[in-house]
Amino acid sequence: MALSQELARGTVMPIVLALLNEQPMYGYELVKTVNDRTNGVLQFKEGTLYPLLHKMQSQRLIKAQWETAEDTGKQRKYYHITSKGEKLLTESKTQWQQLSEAVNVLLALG
Amino acid sequence: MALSQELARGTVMPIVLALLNEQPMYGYELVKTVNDRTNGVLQFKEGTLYPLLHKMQSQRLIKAQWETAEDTGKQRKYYHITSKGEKLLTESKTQWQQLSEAVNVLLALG
DNA sequence: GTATAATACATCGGAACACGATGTATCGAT
DNA sequence: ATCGATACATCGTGTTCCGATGTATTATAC
Repeated sequence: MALSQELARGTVMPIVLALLNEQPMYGYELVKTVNDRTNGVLQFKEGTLYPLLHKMQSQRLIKAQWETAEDTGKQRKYYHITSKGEKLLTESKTQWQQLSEAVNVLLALG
Repeated sequence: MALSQELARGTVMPIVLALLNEQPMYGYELVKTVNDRTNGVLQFKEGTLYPLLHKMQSQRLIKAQWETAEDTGKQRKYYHITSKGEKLLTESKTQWQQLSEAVNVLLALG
């Protein structure tokens, strides 16, 4: 996860929900997007993401759909968020804000 | 940890370091202090904290000292931070800020 | 043209962390 | 005399994440 510590634990699912809330994406795309947007601070691993996507699918937070890329002809599994996933995303955002505030106070960061 | 999710994983050690950097404290006091200062958003559990304190002591991040409370006469194990702990605290704060920034971007929270 | 890197999916075992349950002991309040 | 709070502790379990490993295709480099 690039951060040497295990600080980022628990953030993966909320981040996946947030990205899929913007637009449907496939797994490999999620990995690259997170890496790009955070300048490598967060780096999803495939060994983390693929099992998580399957789990989220079984929990009906997301749905999957195979598509063939127009350019490359490769098979891609696109995921899109469900209404149940949207609800969890909203809750997760609130929880993250609460956690963030609490940790900032305790670490004396304002 | 009060937050229903496992979002707060990895924050316990940095928080302990930050509090002990203010002043020496004993375990039970750390539990109550975190609960108070975050209005219950974060709640350290004794089953989490005591083993962690032992581990941090073995890593020479903190040192322990038994003292007898003047008021109650109870035995309390006071922990204070070491210079090695201070260094880790500095790094942990930076890591937290990086993580916080990255997650805020991805969750579209500014 | 053939090797290598990138794309794109997947599984599995292990490690780290946090927690609930449980235990001991003391002290103050009811 | 009982109960809750204080104050320490251990241990097994569950969750999450990761590295290693595997398959297959496509684009790039030599």
